[in-house]
Amino acid sequence: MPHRVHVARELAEVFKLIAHPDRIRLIEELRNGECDVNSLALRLDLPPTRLSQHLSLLRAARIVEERRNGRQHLYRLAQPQIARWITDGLAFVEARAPASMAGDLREVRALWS
Amino acid sequence: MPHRVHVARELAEVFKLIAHPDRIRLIEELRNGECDVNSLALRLDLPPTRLSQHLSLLRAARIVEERRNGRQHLYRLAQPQIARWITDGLAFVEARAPASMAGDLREVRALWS
DNA sequence: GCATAATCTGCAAGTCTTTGTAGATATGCA
DNA sequence: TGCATATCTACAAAGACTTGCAGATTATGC
Repeated sequence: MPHRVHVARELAEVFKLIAHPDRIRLIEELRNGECDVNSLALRLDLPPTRLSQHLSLLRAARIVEERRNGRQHLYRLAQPQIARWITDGLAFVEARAPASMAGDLREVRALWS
Repeated sequence: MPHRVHVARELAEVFKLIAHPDRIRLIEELRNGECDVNSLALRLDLPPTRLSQHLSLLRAARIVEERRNGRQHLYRLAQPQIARWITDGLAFVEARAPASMAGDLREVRALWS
């Protein structure tokens, strides 16, 4: 029993780290490959500081990896399959979302794949 | 762009709902089929009130469904595939977990499949 | 009807998360 | 060196989540 509890705790940590709209978009954006903080901030339309804070969390959890090129910090997914796993979760959004979201879901599924 | 933001928000909600050790164990337990609150509380070693609160969240999000049989409330997964999707996330625990967890992970993977 | 069993809901305290602001660090270049 | 750029970290306020407890609800069987 303690095994299950321990593993469930770790797994919950991973879910918690992903459970933020900015971080989900961030991870899906990194699917397109390595990118620096400022470009990400522009693409996601978020304040760079906020993005940096998100990246710092994901970095600590080894969900993303960092490498420096001059004064830029380039980030990439440590395990690119995570992006796919996250979009697989859309199946469970469908069930609870109002029918009005079906169109958005189709569009986003196309973008994130 | 607003599509992505909207969908990311919904998806983050789903992640947030799952991001709790009790709720993860609960969902994996329901893989074994419909069960009432008290039995679940015993199997998971949690106070029934707490379990009921978790179930109430998952029910509102249509992750579980309820049916009554006398005074018992029987719960089941609305979409049983969610249990499998959750355990797929173990791949991303492995990367950040210390090597000492490898054994636990193997055991739990066997239990939850 | 009443006592009991199974579960739910509302509330309050403690804790954790998010986010902006301000200031710190590191790099490149004149 | 001195200044600009890119990013990071620290901190505090606001908000959200978790949990136990007390009391409400619903169903059963006498």
